[in-house]
Amino acid sequence: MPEIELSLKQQLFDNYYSVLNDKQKEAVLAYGGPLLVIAGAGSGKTTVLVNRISHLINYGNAYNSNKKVEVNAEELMLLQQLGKDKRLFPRSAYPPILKTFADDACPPDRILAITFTNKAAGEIKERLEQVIGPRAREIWAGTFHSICVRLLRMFADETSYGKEFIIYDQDDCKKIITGILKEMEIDNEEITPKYVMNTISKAKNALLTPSEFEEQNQGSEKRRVCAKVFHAYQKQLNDADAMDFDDLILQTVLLLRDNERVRNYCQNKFRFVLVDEYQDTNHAQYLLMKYIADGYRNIMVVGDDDQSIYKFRGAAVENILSFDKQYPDAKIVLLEQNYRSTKSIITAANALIAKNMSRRGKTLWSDNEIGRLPRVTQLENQEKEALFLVDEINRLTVGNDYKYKDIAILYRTKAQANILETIFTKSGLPHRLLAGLRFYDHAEVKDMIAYLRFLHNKQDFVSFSRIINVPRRGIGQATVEKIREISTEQHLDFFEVIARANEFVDLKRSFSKLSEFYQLIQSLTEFAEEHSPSEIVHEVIDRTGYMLTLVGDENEERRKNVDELISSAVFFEEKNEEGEATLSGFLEEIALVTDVDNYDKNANSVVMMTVHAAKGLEFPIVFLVGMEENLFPSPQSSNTEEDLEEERRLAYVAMTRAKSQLFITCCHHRMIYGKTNSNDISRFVREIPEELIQISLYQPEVYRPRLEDRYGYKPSTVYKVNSFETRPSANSYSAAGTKPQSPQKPVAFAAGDRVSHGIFGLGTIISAKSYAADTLYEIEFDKSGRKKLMATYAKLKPAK
DNA sequence: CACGCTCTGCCTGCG
DNA sequence: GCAGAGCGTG
Repeated sequence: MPEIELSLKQQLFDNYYSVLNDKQKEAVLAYGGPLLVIAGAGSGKTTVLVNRISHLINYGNAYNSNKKVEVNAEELMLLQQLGKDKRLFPRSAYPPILKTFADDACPPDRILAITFTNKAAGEIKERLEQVIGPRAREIWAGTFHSICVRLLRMFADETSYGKEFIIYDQDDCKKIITGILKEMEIDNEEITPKYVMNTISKAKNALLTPSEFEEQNQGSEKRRVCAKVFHAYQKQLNDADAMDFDDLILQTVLLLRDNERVRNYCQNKFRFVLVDEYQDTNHAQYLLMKYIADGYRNIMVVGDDDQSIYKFRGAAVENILSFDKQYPDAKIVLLEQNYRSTKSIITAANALIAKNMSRRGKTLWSDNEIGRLPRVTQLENQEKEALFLVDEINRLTVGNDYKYKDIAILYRTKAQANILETIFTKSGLPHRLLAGLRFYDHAEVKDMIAYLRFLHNKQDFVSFSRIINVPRRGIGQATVEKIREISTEQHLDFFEVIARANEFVDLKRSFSKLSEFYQLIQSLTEFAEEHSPSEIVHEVIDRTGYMLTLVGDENEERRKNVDELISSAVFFEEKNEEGEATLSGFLEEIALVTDVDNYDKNANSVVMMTVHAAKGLEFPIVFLVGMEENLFPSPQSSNTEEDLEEERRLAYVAMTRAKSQLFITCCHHRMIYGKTNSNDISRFVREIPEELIQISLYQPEVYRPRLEDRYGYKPSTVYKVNSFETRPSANSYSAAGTKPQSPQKPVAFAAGDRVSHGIFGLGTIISAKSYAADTLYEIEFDKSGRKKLMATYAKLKPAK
């Protein structure tokens, strides 16, 4: 039996991956060892991740391995033909062939893929499912936090936490800190809850326990106070069996560091580790990956130092900048071809980011059309800016060239959205606001969740204090404080204190109200034990009369949100098996869901969001608004050159979201905090060479009849827009890539027809099915047996 | 204990 | 300019 030569095998893989560029292919096929992929904006990063994971699962080390594969002479001939002409078979026909070469294929559940958002993880799983089928669901794909929760619950016995620990969000944590500060009677103006929270977060990021933090921070009074608060804070979390978001990472790292059994388990389990958006990881996350990946050292990190925009939140760009120092044997792949934007957009964005000093250095290029130059328009003030947007958007959509959903408006601060929204609503421009509040951050939703959490865990003081007087039951802050005091002094759970309220003199006055509350919670708890999350929400609403707090027109939105919560509970129950849809499962899911996760690409309206929220997204048209000094760069982030570089990266991220057209606006005058400032155009715009952008300044108007016809109004102010030609900039571009010639339209055949194939010879059509704009034939060949071929590539001829 | 008035402070924010 | 915190009064 003949053996397949390595070169033929590799040729077949190369054919299969010819949809990728060379660099992408390199990243997909690199097998063992550390791998650093610097992936520029729009360079097909997700494609690489998906292909790499599916490659590991399907073929393992097939590309490089010397494993012998024997075939018969006929098969060998066919494969040699296929090696020479990849179009002999459609791409979808390759996997069964390539699978015969598989060597050391990796089971899906031994791959760990970490992403920045749940949405990104979902996307990877979804695309993977299309390639490898339902097994895709077995891979460990998720955010840092969701993976940590999974590990912490799995190894709960090895930690001081229960299997069902709860997760406090920032709002919960802030309440705890505020409470502690009050209790400790700390009235130092500099020690705000925000400051303490930041300090604790940084300490956890550096893996410091409260005691360790205390030892290291004896220097200043301020820090000593923080240490005291940190102690009390951590105690309160422990008492409630709760973790904050930083704890999820920290506790997992500590578990891996200190527990050999768990560490060995993880290091042996995960043969391949992949981390997306590596430029945004912090120190604790870096350690987490290191502990897990140190077994096989098969760690791949993907990121772009030019898109690092979360330093203010503790992200360490150093992680990506020094990856090859951590792993001197790391393979480095640079993805510089941008498939998203026009040449004009990429050239302008490159010119801007080139001003940054601390970067690895790479130059994005695009083979797309040149497109229009990014256009900068300066308006008089915010109102005029908003009206300009309305006009331009109507102009873009009037001939149906673009739909509303193709258009995004990006800004530096959330506050800029208010005036835009007001004017868009008045002008009837369909729009939606992304971010701002997460759905689960709305007060009414949090109230319901607090009930659910408290039913689930009677130690949860934060949730308890939220619901004790919602709806109003005449139990105020003073009573809550007393309950707390008694519970601390008597070493009783606070719910126990409520149950025995009549025993405590201080609670005599509110005894009847407390008793009523106690009965309510008891019966709801019993109900919760036997019902699904959505039924529990219903019951809570019914029994508490919560909806009475939401009467009137002004509360319509809030009532809708409560309904929405019920829908999401129902959705959760549908998604999970009977018996799996538990209250604690639901609570966990909603703790880790964000707004961007819910962004619906298909709703036909203009989408508005901050530049930060836009990371990872793309839109045909982008309006980057408010590009002014004192706003972008933000004065709070312009103190050091380092801060300024982060702002520049932020502007770069904004620009590279645009696929075909980028509009930039700025205002002469802007009201900030009730004061009108006159601002210069942002330095970031000035840093782009003039010939790479088109500046159309604030000018009196040109009348546009089409708009008036359509909308029946003449815009109050319209600005002159130069008719603009695309002109090649000083840079010369390579000719656009040649498209593969479209194959000739094949002749159609029906079952029973006799046909002739270039390689397989004569055969009879068994069936013909239309398949993705093509026809899939099943053919019984006289010599080579039954085969499935796509019409476009089979080049069948009628047999004579 | 609840409500309403005044005062303050303000950027970006994954999970 | 506005939302949330904090205080004073009914």
